[in-house]
Amino acid sequence: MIREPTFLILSAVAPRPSHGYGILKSVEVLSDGRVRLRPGTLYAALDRLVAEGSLVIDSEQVVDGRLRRYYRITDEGVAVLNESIKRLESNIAAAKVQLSSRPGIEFA
Amino acid sequence: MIREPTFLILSAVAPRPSHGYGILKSVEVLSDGRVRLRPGTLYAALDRLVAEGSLVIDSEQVVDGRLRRYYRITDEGVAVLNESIKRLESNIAAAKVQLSSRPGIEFA
DNA sequence: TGACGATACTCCGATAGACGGTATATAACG
DNA sequence: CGTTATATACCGTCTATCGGAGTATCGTCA
Repeated sequence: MIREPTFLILSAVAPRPSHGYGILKSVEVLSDGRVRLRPGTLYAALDRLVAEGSLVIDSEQVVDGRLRRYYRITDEGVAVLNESIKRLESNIAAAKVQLSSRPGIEFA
Repeated sequence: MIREPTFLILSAVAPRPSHGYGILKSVEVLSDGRVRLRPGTLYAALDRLVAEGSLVIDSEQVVDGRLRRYYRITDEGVAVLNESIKRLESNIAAAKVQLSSRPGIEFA
């Protein structure tokens, strides 16, 4: 099962090719500030997702003397994300049923 | 962030006190067979959740010469599960927005 | 009778993903 | 001129999970 940082990275890249630092900021926004990726987590995840075929390197640009490496999500990456969503939704539904069947209704 | 096996373990124990092996089977049912916990994962997670205060040992019984240790979810455990649900729902909603804003609509 | 599967817990080594931090470099801001 | 923002690279550590072996009882079925 895909973990939270990876889920958010794939989500961040989904609309259009993005570069590492841009993804870092997108993930922060997408998660309402809850997830602040460390550089180590980000670039390791990016390498892994490329190796797994969920992302590909789209292009490399030099902007203001700094390298920007753009990553693009693949059809496989989209499929991974969609399957992950379905699985999470199924788990959530199951958890809600379990919580609602508690005697002392702690579930709101 | 809580991981899938832990999420399902907390969900499994939510309705009523359950023992290790029963939780193992519940998790399999709750996840539609997708998650089959290894004993190592289960009992390590149980120990961890007790140490963290999400579960408590409810009772121990000997049934047919075999020990059964029952775990009960605490209010804190219910809170952890509810917060986890909210967070996952928020991530899913964000991912769906991202996927729907793709040019070539791969999101169904 | 004896093998097998289900029940039930214990223990251990390996792995992968994430954490936390440092390093390097440029540009912009005050 | 120091700090923050931009942007990537690298490294050691940690932790949950994986994968499997071990111990033991009970029921089934040939």
